[in-house]
Amino acid sequence: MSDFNTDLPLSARAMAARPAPYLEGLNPAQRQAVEALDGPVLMLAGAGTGKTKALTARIAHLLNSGRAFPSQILAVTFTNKAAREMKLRVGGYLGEAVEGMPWLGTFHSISAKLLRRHAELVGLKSSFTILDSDDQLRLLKQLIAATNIDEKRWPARLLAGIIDQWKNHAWTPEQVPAREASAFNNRGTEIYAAYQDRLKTLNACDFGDLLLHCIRIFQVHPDVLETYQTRFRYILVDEYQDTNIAQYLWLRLLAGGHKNICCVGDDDQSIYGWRGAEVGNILRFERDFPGATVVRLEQNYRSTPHILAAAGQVIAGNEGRLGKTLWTEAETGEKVRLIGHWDGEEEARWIGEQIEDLQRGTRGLAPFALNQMAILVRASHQMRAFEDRFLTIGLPYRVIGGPRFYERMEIRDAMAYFRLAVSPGDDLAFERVVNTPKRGLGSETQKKIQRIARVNGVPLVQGAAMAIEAGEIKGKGAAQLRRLIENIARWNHSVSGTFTPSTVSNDELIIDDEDVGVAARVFESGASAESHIELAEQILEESGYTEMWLNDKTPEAPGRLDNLKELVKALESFENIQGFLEHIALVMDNDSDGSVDKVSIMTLHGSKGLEFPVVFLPGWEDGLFPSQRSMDETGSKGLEEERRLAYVGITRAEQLCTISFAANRRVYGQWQAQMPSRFVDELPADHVDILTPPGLYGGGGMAATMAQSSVEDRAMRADAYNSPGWRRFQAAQSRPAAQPRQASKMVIDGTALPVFEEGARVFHTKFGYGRVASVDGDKLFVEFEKSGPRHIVARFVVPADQADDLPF
DNA sequence: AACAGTTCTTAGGTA
DNA sequence: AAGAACTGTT
Repeated sequence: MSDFNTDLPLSARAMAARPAPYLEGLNPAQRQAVEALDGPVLMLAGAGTGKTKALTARIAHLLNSGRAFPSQILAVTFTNKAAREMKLRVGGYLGEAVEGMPWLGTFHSISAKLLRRHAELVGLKSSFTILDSDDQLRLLKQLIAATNIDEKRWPARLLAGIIDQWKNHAWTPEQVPAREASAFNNRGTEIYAAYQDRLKTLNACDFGDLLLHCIRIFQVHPDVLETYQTRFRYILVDEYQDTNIAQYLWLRLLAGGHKNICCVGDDDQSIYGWRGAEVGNILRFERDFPGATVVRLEQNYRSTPHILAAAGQVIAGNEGRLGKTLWTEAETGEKVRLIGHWDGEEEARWIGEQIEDLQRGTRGLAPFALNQMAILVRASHQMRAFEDRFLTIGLPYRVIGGPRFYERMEIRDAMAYFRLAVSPGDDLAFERVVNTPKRGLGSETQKKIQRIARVNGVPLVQGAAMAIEAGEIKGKGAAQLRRLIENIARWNHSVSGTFTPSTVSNDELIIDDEDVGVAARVFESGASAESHIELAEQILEESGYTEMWLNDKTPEAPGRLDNLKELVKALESFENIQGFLEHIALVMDNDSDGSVDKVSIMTLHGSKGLEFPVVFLPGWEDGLFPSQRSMDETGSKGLEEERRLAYVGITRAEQLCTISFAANRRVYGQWQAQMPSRFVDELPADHVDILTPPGLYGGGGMAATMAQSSVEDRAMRADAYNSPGWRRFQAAQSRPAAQPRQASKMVIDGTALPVFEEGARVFHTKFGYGRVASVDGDKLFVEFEKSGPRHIVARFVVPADQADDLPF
């Protein structure tokens, strides 16, 4: 643990050169948060209150005051983007002298780093691979198949989700509580245990394991824990409201000694409950860490008063908050704008026009660049309408947080080849690409290979070789398979040759002595003229993978080839392939070029931490936002989380925030009448402008009604939209006009649904006639005459006597 | 084993 | 509506 020697000159120099530039321009609260260095600190930082500024200033202060060297600060974020930004800003405070903070990163990347050092303590080798969700799913499918469970009724996806949640709670298979025993057809824990065994055999772990293994190591080996408790003299955690139980335990163990832990967060922005985040962590902080200093950052530097008021009113509907009141010195500015549209397409059209207007600088506001505008949607499928429209009118846009670069099929395939080159025994990689490109090795052949490998207790490649020798695989397939096996062996040899230990330029991969030691053990250096980049190209070439896409005539093929080129290019910043594999598994996200002027389209979740002068929030309709699923799953808890999402959305806006909803939207390919979101009702009338879109055709919709009611009386309008009755009225208004437009397809009516009572005879398009056995809200339990008893959502059935009226 | 055509499922967010 | 999963045919 040689952290001390290298860093010393830095802080000395920084201290002498600049007294404390990072303290300048901090408000009193921020300053308090920065200067309370010792002991537990909770920084409750509302949206736009200069949280990152305070956090980075705190790091600078720790370094500058001589309390810690860069390597003695553990700073944890959730996203790589946040980690990168913090690095950049800390560097900015202290000048280039900062070599970087080796322990600033995401929970996952830091855990991976720790785990590589101590892998053997949990029965792994330090060269373990990190599974992506594809691998994980494939593995689970195999395990499910081995248990005689019907995979249709119990899909691997579901199990993956369950295991994920268990890991979020830091439960090993033995620790899963008894009340969970019924999970996955009573076999959940059993398969979970089998899965963990399998991972160990494969020398692999999934994302959750990165943390769990670390926790386990800390718990079982107090000496190791103590090493790190001593090393990390100060701990900082960003977005604390998003931590799950495993992360909480991880932190508590590491902070256990000195308790110099500073957690930053905002309970009002906790939006990841669905993936295991525990708001309770932040609500409980003062009990977990007695004597904690609690600092509230409430002065907002981002948004206008109207925007803050709207956000504040909405979030006030939640209970159990720690409570903050944002205030600002900013000028009044524009009110939040609210507008309803006929349908989703029109909403997209209108927003497109607005963006063009704002770009030109109408409305008395200064012109905005496209980069300054964003559309934040609840669900990613909403993005489509905007993409379609913007393509039509030629408006440049960028989708943020779509499928990540490394999640694309071609990248995963290429990565699987690289993984095979690095470790030929990587069975999951082998399975992925044995028959990609097509080598005439179908499922039957693959089963043979698996059987032989299992019987002999060897990896699949070796099993494949044995299968050929034993004459179990013949003909074309055998020849192709033989070539693949030879290729893998040769690539593997080359990989060893291209490894050259030296300083890595990329700061994600700072290699200290220990790391080099590990790497050197894994890769004996040998002479080879090839660079790892040439090797990568060679692998893609010789495997036939590039050729496969060259011969592919689908429109996506060129794009995929481009991606492969990009992948190879990305290798340039690494010294070797295996370092690259680590990076891509954990760190790489596709930050598309921010230099080009484009409108951003992203999900509300993806927008957290960002800000834009102009923000559009479309699709505020009940069922979509708040999402029905969220409310179904966790009831009022879910609704509160949705409300926080609304709060996050509104507070992204600096100057202009526009909320909209549509009366009709296509859901699962079917038109549905929509009701404005209940959050629309929660907006404060005094801070909202209701817009009437010019040229809204038809005139029967709710927008037209708003126009008519625009009759001089603002209060009346406000009152109108602010009452629950208003939205019913509007929904009702829009309906008659909806039918003719979609003459062939019936618009399923939101409010005029027949109310079903027990015993009623009903008809369903697919299941035929049946009798309602019980009613639970809009869910019916129907005993169908032909297809037996089923749970059905009421809107899918009609009274039996109306069966003829169905248009399908 | 590969392909084409068909049916079924899916449409919350993510490291 | 779109993609995945499945079926039957060559």
